[in-house]
Amino acid sequence: MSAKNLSFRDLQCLVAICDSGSISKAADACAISQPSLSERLKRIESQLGVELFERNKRSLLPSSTGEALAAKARELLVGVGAIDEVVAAAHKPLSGTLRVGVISTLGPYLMPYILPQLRKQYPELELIIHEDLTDALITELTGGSLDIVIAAAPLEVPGVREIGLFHEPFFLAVSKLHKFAGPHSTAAADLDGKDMVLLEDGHCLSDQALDICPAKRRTNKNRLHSMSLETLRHMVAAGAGYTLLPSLSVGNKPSLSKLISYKKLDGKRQYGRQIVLAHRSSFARKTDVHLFSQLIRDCLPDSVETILTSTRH
Amino acid sequence: MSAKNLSFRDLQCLVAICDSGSISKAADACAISQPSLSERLKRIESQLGVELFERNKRSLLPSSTGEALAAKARELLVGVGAIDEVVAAAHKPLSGTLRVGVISTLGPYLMPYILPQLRKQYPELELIIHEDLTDALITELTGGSLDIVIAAAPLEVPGVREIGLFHEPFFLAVSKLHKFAGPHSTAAADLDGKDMVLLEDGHCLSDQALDICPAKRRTNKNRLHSMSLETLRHMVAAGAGYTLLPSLSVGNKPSLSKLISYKKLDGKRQYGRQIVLAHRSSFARKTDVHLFSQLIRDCLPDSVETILTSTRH
DNA sequence: GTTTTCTATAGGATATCCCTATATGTTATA
DNA sequence: TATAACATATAGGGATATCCTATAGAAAAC
Repeated sequence: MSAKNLSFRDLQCLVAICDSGSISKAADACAISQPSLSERLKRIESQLGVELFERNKRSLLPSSTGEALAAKARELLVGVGAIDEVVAAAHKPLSGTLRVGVISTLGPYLMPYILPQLRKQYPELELIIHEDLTDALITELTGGSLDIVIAAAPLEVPGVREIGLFHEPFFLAVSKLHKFAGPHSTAAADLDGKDMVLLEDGHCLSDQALDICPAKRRTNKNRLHSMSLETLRHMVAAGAGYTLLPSLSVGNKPSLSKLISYKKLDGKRQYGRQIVLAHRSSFARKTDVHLFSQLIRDCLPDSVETILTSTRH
Repeated sequence: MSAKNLSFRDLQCLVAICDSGSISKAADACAISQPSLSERLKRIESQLGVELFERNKRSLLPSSTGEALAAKARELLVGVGAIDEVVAAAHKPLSGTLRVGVISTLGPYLMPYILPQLRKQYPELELIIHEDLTDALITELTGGSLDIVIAAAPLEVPGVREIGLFHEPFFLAVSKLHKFAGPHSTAAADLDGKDMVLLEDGHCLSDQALDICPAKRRTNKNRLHSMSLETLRHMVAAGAGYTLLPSLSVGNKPSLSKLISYKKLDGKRQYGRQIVLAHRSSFARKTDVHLFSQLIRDCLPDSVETILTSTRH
């Protein structure tokens, strides 16, 4: 029979017997009764088919096999300690690895607010950040290669829970030479969509921008499309048109501020997007999820409005 | 609760589940039924207090803790293989370590005959050879720091079994200038003990030599004593007297053969000593003991008479 | 809609674990 | 030599673990 049927306790007992040279003392050390240990040793020996100790009437003498086995056992028990460490780490908040996906129109602007505090407060957390489009992120989330996704609501994916983080207003970004750049206010209804530059398909931001001027939804063919928000910003600065930019991306971009004017859209509605944190409903680390959510809210600038406890799905 | 209560089987199952991503398939791989594995996993998780897998209705997804734990488990299972190797080695004849004690008047002359064959036939045997006086060897044998002792009979120690190996004749070693060196035969009765040189106290050879001339047993004070057989031989060569040397030590010593004459003692008795192999009666490796005994007998030169199966005690 | 596939649960037989009490043999001490 | 002290082994019994078959329930495949 193989050693596969041994338990760590067996090894522990074996080492204890070897160390103390006595079943009684080892039984004390292992916190079981002497008869129990005596029988356990007998069982181990019969399982392995090897005599581990010579019974010389009163004294126990480890055989050469017993000695060799105890040495291996000592090594293995160190490894068991490592398992305990893994388990212990699992009980510590925000430790180990957390794989987070963020949409690319948010990640580069959000993360700088979060990371310093995260590293300071939870140095044992290894954060893996992945930027992609919403759909890809959701696929990875449900597939298990991401633990958390930060994206714009609504996602409404079965088996995925969303926790509201904050509302990020949109700003109209327009070249200072454009007619919208003037001191007079601009309403959503004024956006005719003709001069509007957008991100390429797949970015939720484009859909959201088009939602704001719904009448023009189907006239957005042949428009200019950009791959990144920064390219978009440069296109606006170059006079290619106007666009809607999320608040966090407007933050501190002094380099282009002479060329671009940012203004809020007029109207009763607060134009913008709702950012949520999503995770599999079955994801075990609820505490980590909530600690992470709260840390994000705490680190945000005043330009966005944090959402306290809202949870969907 | 700690990982100490896990068994290797638990780890094996954990790894199997992680590898296959399915309880059913892992159950097949582990050769148990699916419900058994399902419950085992549940038990492990509750023991560790950690969710190792996310149960997403139909699919199993290892949590980050589960993944980390499986990685550790894989390492540990390699170590378990090492235990199996130790056990397997214990089943192989004459492998592992064998600690052999030999009396110093025999070891240097016997071992050269044995070691080549031993190394050839059992290359996996690590032989530890220890030379000392009989009493010290017996103490180490019963104390457990030696497995086997080769010495002159009788030992008759409780709990120690003796196996006859061979009879080693004594030769009278005498300077060619001495009166005994002549062509006429010398009888035991002729040994007056006055010119006899012996090893220091503790060597059984001295007692045996004195036994041969019993009348002189108590007149051996003030005699010359030597610490090693080779010193003894040189003393004889230098004309300090005569002595009795065991056959194996006479073997091939051409350097002194011009100065020393070796001759058998006359008489009906075969003067000499009985060499036995001794081990604790409780010593588990009976097979090894007999293989070792037989190998010694097989390697001996014709100058000694091997004993086939004699066993004492 | 039915079948297949996968996990979880229920019930039950057997084995394991660990206890107390006790037997047996050894060593130390009077 | 008797007695006490100590160590291991055995017996008996209760709690628990292990593993099975049968079956339920839910999702996926056809």
